[in-house]
Amino acid sequence: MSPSHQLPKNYDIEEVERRWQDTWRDEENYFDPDSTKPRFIIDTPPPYPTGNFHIGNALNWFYIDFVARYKRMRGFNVMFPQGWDCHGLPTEVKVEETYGITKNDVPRERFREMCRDLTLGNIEKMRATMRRLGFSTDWSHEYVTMLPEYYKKTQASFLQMLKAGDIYQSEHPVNFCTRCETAIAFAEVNYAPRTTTLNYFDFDGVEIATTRPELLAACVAVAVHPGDERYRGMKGATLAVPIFGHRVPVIEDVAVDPEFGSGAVMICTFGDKTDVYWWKQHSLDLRKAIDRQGVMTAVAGRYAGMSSDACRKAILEDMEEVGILKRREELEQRVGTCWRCKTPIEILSERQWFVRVHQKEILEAAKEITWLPEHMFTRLENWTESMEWDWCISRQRIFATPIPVWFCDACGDTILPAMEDLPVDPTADMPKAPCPRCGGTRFTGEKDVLDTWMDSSISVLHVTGWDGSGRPPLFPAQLRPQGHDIIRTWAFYTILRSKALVGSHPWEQILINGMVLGDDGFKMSKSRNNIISPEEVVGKYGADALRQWGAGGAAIGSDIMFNWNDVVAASRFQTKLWNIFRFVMGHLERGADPAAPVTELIDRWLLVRLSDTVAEATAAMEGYQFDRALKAVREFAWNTLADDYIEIAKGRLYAEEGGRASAASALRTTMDVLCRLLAPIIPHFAEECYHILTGGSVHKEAWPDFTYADDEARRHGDLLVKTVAELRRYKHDKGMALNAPLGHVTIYAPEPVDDTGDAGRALAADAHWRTGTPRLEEVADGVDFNMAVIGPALRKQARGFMEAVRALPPDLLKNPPVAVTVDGEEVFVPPGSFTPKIAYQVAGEEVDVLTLGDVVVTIGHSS
RNA sequence: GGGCUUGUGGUCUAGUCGGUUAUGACGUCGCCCUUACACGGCGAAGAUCCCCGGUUCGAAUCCGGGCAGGCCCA
Repeated sequence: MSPSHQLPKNYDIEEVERRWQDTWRDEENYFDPDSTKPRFIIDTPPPYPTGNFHIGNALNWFYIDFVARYKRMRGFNVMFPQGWDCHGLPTEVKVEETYGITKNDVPRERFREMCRDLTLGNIEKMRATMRRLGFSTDWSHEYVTMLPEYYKKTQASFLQMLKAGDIYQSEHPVNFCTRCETAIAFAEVNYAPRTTTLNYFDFDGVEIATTRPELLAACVAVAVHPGDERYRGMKGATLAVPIFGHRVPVIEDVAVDPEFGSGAVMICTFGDKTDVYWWKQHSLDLRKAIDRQGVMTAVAGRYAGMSSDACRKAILEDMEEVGILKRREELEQRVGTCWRCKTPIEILSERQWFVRVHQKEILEAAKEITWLPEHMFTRLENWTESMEWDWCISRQRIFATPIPVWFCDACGDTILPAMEDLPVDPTADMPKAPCPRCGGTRFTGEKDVLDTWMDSSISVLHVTGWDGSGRPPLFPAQLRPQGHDIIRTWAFYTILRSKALVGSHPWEQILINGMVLGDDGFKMSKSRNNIISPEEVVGKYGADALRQWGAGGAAIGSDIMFNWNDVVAASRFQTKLWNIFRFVMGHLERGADPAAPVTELIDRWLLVRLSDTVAEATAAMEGYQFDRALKAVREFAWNTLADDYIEIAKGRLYAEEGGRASAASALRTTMDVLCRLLAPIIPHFAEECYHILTGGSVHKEAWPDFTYADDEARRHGDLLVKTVAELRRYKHDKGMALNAPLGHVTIYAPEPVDDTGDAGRALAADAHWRTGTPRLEEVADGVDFNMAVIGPALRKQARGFMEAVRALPPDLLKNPPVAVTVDGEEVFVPPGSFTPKIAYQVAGEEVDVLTLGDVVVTIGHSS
């Protein structure tokens, strides 16, 4: 224990946080597989290694770290792993930019290597930020989805689901970039505003408006709204497609907007997403007019071989020539583009791999999970119920987990690798045996790779110890913490995969965090220039202050605005705590017996309030309500301990006579408990204080189970605190300094109170407690009603009752009658329904009188 | 357009079950450098609880309808 005169006057955030981060050992946070403690496994989100751990991640990880630290203190064997979800297009694009190449300029494996190198560098940068934020990560359970140990499990999971019939191949429309020559996910489509031309032309007698005349060859139907009078009776008719001549049906569908263009729309395979919807709904033909390079196919007849742009021009000219083009209008529309190269995306029908979505099973599993907050389940429920198509898991990319299958060149059969041969790259490796069906020995490896969600949706299987088959030994995990933006992706896919691979739900609880908005209230974005990095905040105010913002900024689940004010207030709270701590340490060193009994009134009162705070903080932490926990502790430390208790007990602590030991003992207990309560949220600060106090580490201690019941101390202490506060206010109102002498003060309380002289010392007064009432004139001064009694008891008569009571003469107010008359009716007075307000007047003596409830204070001016 | 969600002093925010005078922080104003802290203390001002209607003795809270914001999706 270092003497307080050595405690620096200022709390040096940077120095203290760095020092503890250097002192703490990673091993202290490792999950212990041999432990007999109950386990608490967290399925940490594996972030995409952009190299930048942003403040939204920070919020998510703060929640995780609060839980991990709290659960360890509650005696759990906690696993807080860290994964990295590496695969995906952003890294491919970054590599191409960095080296000035395109993915096809180098061999596949060389390109993957470049992506892996970039990713490893990014992971290193993000690890540094995470350590600076003070996370108690279990680095022995780190995983990297691009490395063989992990993606062989992705491949194993693919094979298991393929064998179970949950994965199949099928031709299906997908978003396609004809420049990059790959399918892309909806998430990778950017929507950009664009001015285009809406062309009206005669379609076998029906006027059609289209922005994509080049798709005329791909026309498979004409659709109108069923309620559209202009086209009544046309359903079922067939029309001849201009220029091309093939006949297409007229169909009706409510999704057609009668207000747009002529109210009749031509359906092509595929101009946009609604075409896909109609095509599927009405089982229409498929006519592929554009190929993977964006070139017109044979279906386009004499336009075959043209680019789609050239084809559009040529068709419009031909329409003009035959006189069917009626007019052209400018149209503002949002067009889907490839986020990488800005090329407008096409919707092409391609052979793809799909995962079957069993809606009922997924919802059953999702219902087994406790959702926090509860309403977040509704999002998953709505999403699941609205799934129309199965999950397309194949991508035409390079940096991803290869789909582990070959096709026999002779018979076309699908060849699967053995589990023990995983991982495989079917573009480089070959099957070890001839084709089981035809004995063929020539094979073509699948070039498609897997959607990144196929990797990350087995994170929970990985951390619970899955080896590629069966039920993982530690499954299910206890907690999934994640943002509400990825409920429809990561949460959904994980539940789907757990159900398919293990047969049950992946986690016991799911804790959802909100999004972080900029300090202007908008989503953080480069264009708004409102991005705040964790490093920037930590550099100015430290990790603990930012952690407090994360804990207290909003209730879990709600979006939270980044707010410098909150961070500044948080760091001031630490300064305040530091000063409290210095004060306490100073007195503890003056020969106080830490085990001395706590005997004096306000000391016992402090422990009562500390006990309340422990109960409140514990309940809050159990429900992951970090804002409530922090608020309770903060109110206790600042208001109860500093402003109320220390101000009253101070005089006794400085005095040499008896009563010091009781206060010092209460303070020591309080600081010990306070450090533990603060440990999950501000681990550096709590550790610093606890170490000075005890020499040990607070993070190895148990969460406090401190309870202290003393009803008399609660009642009398409340009286004392209230009285001192009221007299300080009195001094303030008189323009006196708070430490100015006050003269004779007599406090008349309902019960005898022994404050061991604290009130007198705190007020610089000659203060005495008495029972009974002073000999003063009492004057009735209104009534206080208790609506919680009156309302339920009297219902409609409540208002009349209150009027009747107000009208009572003063002496009856003090000794209330059994009943009063309301609207000519006798109404019994419910016990406790009101208390008279009494004003005291002074007769003859120069005395000021204060009343606080049933306490009366007289202040004599002559001293 | 759909689903979910939010709307509380100048700003941000608490407010499980309806109950007297609506929580806290920042900011503002006044007084005070009182041997832990001026990054502090004591006090003050400041709210049609988004709007309209309903249920109720009583609504920030429950119900219906608007308006506005956020996230996700079409």
